[in-house]
Amino acid sequence: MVEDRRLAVLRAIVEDYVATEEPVGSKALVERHSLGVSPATVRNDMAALEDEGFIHQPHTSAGRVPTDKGYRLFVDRLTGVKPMSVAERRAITTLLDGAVDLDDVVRRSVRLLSQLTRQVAIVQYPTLSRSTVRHVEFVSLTPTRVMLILILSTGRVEQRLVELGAEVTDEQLADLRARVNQAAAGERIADATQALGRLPDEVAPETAAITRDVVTSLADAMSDHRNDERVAVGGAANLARFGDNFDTAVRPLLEALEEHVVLLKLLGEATTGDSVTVRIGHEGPYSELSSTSVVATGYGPADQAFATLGVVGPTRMDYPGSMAAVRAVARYVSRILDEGHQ
Amino acid sequence: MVEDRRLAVLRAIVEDYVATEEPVGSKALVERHSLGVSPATVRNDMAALEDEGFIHQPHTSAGRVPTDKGYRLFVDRLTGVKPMSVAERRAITTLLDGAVDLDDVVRRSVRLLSQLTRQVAIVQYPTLSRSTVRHVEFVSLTPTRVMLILILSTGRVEQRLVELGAEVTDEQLADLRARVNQAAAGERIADATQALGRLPDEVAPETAAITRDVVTSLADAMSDHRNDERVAVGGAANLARFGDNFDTAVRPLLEALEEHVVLLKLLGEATTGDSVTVRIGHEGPYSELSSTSVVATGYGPADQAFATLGVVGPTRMDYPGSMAAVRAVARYVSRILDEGHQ
DNA sequence: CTTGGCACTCACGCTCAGCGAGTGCCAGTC
DNA sequence: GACTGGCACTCGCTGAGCGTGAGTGCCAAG
Repeated sequence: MVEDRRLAVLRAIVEDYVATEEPVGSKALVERHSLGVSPATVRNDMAALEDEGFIHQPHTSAGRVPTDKGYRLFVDRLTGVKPMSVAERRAITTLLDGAVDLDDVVRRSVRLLSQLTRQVAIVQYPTLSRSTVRHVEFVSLTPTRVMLILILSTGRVEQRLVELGAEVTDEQLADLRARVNQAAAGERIADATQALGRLPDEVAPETAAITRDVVTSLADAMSDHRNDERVAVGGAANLARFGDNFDTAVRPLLEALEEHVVLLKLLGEATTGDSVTVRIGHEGPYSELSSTSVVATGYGPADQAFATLGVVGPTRMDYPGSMAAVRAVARYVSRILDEGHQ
Repeated sequence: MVEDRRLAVLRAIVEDYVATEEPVGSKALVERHSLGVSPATVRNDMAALEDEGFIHQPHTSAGRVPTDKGYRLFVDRLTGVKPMSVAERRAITTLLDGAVDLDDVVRRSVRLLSQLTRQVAIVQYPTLSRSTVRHVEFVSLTPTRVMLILILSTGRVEQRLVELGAEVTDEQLADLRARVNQAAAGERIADATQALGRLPDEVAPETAAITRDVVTSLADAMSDHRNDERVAVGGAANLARFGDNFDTAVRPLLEALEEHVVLLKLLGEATTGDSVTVRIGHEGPYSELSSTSVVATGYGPADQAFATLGVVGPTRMDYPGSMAAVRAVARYVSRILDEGHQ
């Protein structure tokens, strides 16, 4: 009973603080929420909550502010994921349906997410490792130069220019194209690399060298994990609304946004499986970012999450709303990747 | 004589103000620069410069600050382009030489430019319009679905999935591939589009419909100017050093960085030909950005500039250094594009 | 034209008092 | 035992007042 009310008080404090950005006092609380008790009672509850470390007083004679621990409890037990409005759902579908390729999907997602949450959005490009090879194309530029085009199931295209040690005829190239595709098409990256590795031994001796060049280059393209480290960032302008503490909050975050590796760590650590995960303030790996929270989730076809997206904002953020937006966008993007490129 | 000294005073004011970020007074000036005259004389010069609108006093009893007009004079007549150090040149070459494709070139350039100038760097992706078609590839996915891959001279690859109204055989496809490439390869976008437009009338009647589908899709891909509107931005963390006036300077710029269209306008208006152009404060098209300057230049193979890059920073920035960095990076990127993809 | 001198201005930083939101505690009530 | 009204107390915020000093403009002399 009493315990329940205390939690209600905590929830009210979090909600009010997020809304007003100012320490919230007992009187304001009972006015804005119908708690059914007097300010004095709320004060008692607040004292208890403070003892337990859920809230904190910036100074005597000020209202209370949630601590990271308080936010944690709020996120874990006091709130569900806020349902998205119809308008928001429609915005998601219409915007994302218009995407023409993988890059476009990522760019649109980032934009969408930052607009929905009014926070900084981060979307990791889908990693290559779990995708499969759809097709390999050969374009002969000169007799000794071939451009390889590797098309993956995610819609990603890698290209490599190969300098061959010897001239190659169109027939040899056509043969090679057929063999390579037979070996690799439909296979996962790892399997395709293996299968391709056996090719040079299977072809006619005079084309073995050329085949080896091509296979090497393809293996390189497939193992190219540059994309793993690529992320798109959007909504940095929302940092402007951080208001105070430019130096302690905005600057470090701005710096982090430049370092994609840092972002990936931030997203990665926050993500387990495909459920929405929240990392609050000091819970994260970077002490400079102790006043920012991360709301992230994995996404990808079916239940094999193979990339991560999320938002970064002040600990004082709208968790239910952000979680809802992150989840909704992740789901929709997953579906698009699923449909477009199975 | 006197006129010369006045300009020397202006130059000294600009340099000191850029270095210290504080209004500079007459006494400090004669101490830091060997002007060979007394503070009183400098004061007279300052009064004259103020009358002419080159400098400005924030308030009585404060030092002087250059006006936009003052910076303009400084840039136009009082400074050359600072030569790059050997270390800087080496940094440019080694970093950019490691780039593997067009995207990578752009990303590296942005990073490089922001590090060299400690400002926000902006690099526009090379536009399609002046590039030529290198090759068109066809990949049959199902009997009625073909993926088109358009490879341009800039190294850019566009892909399009085409749903055909009817089934197509491999022979038809091979024939189409040959015809399309013969018509388009080596041609500029505009010419290629025209040549392709005539194709449906030249092929066998039964493949005319399919040809039309393909040609339409290719024309779409070629006229797709999405890339024209793409820019890469880097070094936003440098905004942190803007110091004061977060709301008046940083916030609007942060917002502008999100709007790539705005950035393009910013860069575009600042650029004529392939010489480095400087746009100072209010000279730009956006009044919100009246305390930021743009240093930009066109770049591209030979003398046909076909994209723009530059930096954006506070009007109080190191113009000679920025101009040097922008010019050096632009030249080097142009050379890379030239070599890699003629 | 330059210079030293001098009176003047005014932003900045400091202190200090008054205000008021908010608290903790206590005695009384249900 | 839990809740409530009352009350004294705390302390950050605000604004006024004041001294300081950097920097100026002007003037008379070199």
